Amino acid sequence: MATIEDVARVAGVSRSTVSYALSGKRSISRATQDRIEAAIADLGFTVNAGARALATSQTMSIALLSQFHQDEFAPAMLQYIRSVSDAARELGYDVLFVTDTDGAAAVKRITSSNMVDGVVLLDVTHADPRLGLLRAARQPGATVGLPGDVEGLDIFDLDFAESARLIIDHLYGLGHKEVVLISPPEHVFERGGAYGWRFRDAAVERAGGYGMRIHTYYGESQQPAIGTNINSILDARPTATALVVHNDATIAALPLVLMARGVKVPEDLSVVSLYSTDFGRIFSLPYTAVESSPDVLGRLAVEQLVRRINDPGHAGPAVVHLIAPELRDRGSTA
Amino acid sequence: MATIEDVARVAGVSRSTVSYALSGKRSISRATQDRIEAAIADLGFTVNAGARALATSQTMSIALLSQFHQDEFAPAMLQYIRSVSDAARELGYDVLFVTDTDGAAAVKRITSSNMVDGVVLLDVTHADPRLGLLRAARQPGATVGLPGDVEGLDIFDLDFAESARLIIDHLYGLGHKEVVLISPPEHVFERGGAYGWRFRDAAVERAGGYGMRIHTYYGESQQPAIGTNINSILDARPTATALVVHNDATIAALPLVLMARGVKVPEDLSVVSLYSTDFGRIFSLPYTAVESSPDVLGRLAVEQLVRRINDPGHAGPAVVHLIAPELRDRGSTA
DNA sequence: TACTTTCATCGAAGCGGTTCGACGAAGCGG
DNA sequence: CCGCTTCGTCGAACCGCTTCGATGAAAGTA
Repeated sequence: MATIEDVARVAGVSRSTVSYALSGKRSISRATQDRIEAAIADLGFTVNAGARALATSQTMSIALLSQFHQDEFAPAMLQYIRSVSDAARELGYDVLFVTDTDGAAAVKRITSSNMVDGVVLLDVTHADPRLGLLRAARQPGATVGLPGDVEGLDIFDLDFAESARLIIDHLYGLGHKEVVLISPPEHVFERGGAYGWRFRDAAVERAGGYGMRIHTYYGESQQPAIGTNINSILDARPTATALVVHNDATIAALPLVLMARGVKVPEDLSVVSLYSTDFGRIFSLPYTAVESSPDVLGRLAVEQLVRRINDPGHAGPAVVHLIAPELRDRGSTA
Repeated sequence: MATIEDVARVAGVSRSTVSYALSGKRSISRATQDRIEAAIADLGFTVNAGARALATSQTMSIALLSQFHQDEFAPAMLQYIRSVSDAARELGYDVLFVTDTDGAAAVKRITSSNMVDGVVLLDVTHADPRLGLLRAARQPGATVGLPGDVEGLDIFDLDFAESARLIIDHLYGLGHKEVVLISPPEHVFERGGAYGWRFRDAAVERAGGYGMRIHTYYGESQQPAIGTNINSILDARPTATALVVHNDATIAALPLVLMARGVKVPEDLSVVSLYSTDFGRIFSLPYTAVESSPDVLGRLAVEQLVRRINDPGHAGPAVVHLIAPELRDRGSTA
C-alpha cells in the first residue's frame, strides 16, 4: 500500500509538501502540485483514514444508533436510516451503523474510543438511558425523537401534539362527534415512547374542548393480533364516525380489515392517520394523514450535527426543533 | 481524554506494560495488572480506535454496502441490513453503512483508505461494477447475491433455481396444469438482478418438463401500478389455476387485490411465493412460500468474512454457498 | 542597494497506540 | 553452586499523517 512517504519520494518532495498539496492549506507551486498529483495517480495512493484520524482527531464519520424493538414496525424505521445515511454522505461523512441491544453501552464505546465525530440517536424514549452518556461525550449529539430532558442535545421530531390537534380540528370541522383513536402498542408507552402520549393527550384534550367523544385504544404490533384488535375495536364502537390511527402496523393492515368488513371509506367511516408519503406508497394507503417526514427529520439532525462538529464553540445553544405537521387530504374523511 | 500514557503514569508502569495488560499478549504480575485496571477505571480510559487501527492495521469494522434502487422493496432490504449488523456486532465488529449512489467509487474509497477490514455487498447484480474493485482490494469481500463471475469473493445466496423447481414440483404434485409466474419488475432484469432470471428460467424449464403451461410476467414496483398489473394478469389468464409470485411488492399487495376480486385462496386459485417469515408476518401473508432467509444469508456472509479477516492465508478458496430452499406450506395451494 | 515580505518547501514533533528485543530477577535441574 | 529458562517489565521503533516553525529564494519597497 502506498503511503504519503512513497508519494513524496516519487514526486521528489517532502512528506509535508505532499500533505499540503492534498489539503491546500499552504500554497504549492504549480509544477510541484502537478508532480505530486502524477505520483498519487501512479501509485494509486489514498490517505489512510486511521492515520489521518489520529493526527487530526477527526474521523469524518458519524454514528447512527438505532434500536430494533420487536414492537417497532421495520418498514418505517428504514426511512429514517436512509435519510440520515444519505444526508451524512452528502456532507462528506460516513455512517457507523450501530444496532447494539445495549444502546447506552454502545454510545459509550463509540464515543470514548473516538470512532466518530458525532452521534445521531433514533427511537429516543422519554427517559432514554443513552442520553446521559451522549451528553457526557466529547462529540455532539442529535436525536430524532423528543425525550423528557432536552438539555445539551439537538432534538428533532414531528410535533405530535400539534398533529393530533390538526386531525381533531379537521374531523370537528367535518361534523364528527364521536371518534376512535388507535395509539401505538402499549409496550411503546411502557418503554417511554413519548410520541404515543403526546399525540393521544393532545387529541383527547382538543376533542374534549369541542365536546367530541373520543375513545382511545392501544394498537397491536404483530399479526394476527393487529387484525383482531381492529375488529374488536370497531365492534365495540359502532356509533363512532371517524377512526384516527397513530400506529404504522395498524394502518398498514387496515385496508384489508375494512374491506373484509365491507366498510366503505369515507362513506361508512372516516379514517385519518399519520405516516410518511413513502410509507403510504409502499402499502398503497389511501388515507388522509399527517405527513411524518422521516426524510426531513433525519436530514435536519445530520445537518445540525455537522454544524456543531465544524464549529464546536459557537453553533448556538441546543436546539429543539419540532417540525410543523401537514395534513395531506386524500379524501378519506367526510 | 485519557491516553495509555496517563494510565501508565498513574499505575507507575510503562506504556508497553499497559498495552500488554490490555491485550494479554504477555504475562503481567497480578499486582501490576490490578494497579493498571484501577488506573483505567479511575481515568475512564478507552483505547483510541484510530491509533489502534494505525498500529495494528485492523479497524475491527466492516463495511456494509447497500444500494437503494427505487424499484427495490424497502421492507425486505432492512432484513438483510439487520442480520449483517447483528452478526457483525456479535463477532466484535462495527458496521460502516454505505449507501452511496456510486457503489464502485464507495468500495474504492472505503477499502483503499483502510477504513474497514472487510466488505459485505448487498444487492449484487450479474455484472456488478463493485466486484472488480472489491477483488482488487486488500480486504476480503463477501456478497449476498450471486454475480456472474464469482472469482475471488465469498458468495452467499438463496438457490433461486432450486426454489423455482421446488415450487413447480409442489404445484405439479397437486395436479396444476397451467400456472402464472410474476417475476420481479423489468428494471431488475435490466439492471442484472440475476435472481430474477435464475428463478424464472428454472421454473419455465421444469414446468416444460412436466408439460405444464406457464405464463411469465414482470411485476411492478410502485403502487398503484402493482394492483392494476395483478388484475390485468389475472384477467388475461382466467384458466390458470396457480399463481407463483417472485416479487415482494406484488405479494404484499396481493391479499387486497384478491379480496377485491372475490378470489378465494386456495379454492379458486393456488398461490405460492418466496419471502421470509418475518416479511410474511409484517404483511400478514398467508401464502405457502419458499423461505428467503435474509437472516441466515447475512449472518453467513459476515461469518465467512470474519474468518478470512482473521486468517488471511488459509481460510480456503472462495466459496459459493447457495442455501437450499425450504417450502413452508401455509395451505394456500390445492 | 539593502531590507522587508511573500512564497514554496523542508524537517521534526506529535497524535496514541502496538510490538520487538533486551534485561534483571527469580526459579530450575544437575 | 552454576548455567539456563521463564517471568515481568521497559525502552524504542514504528504505524501514516498533519502541522508548526524555520529557511532559502524570489519579489517588492524605499
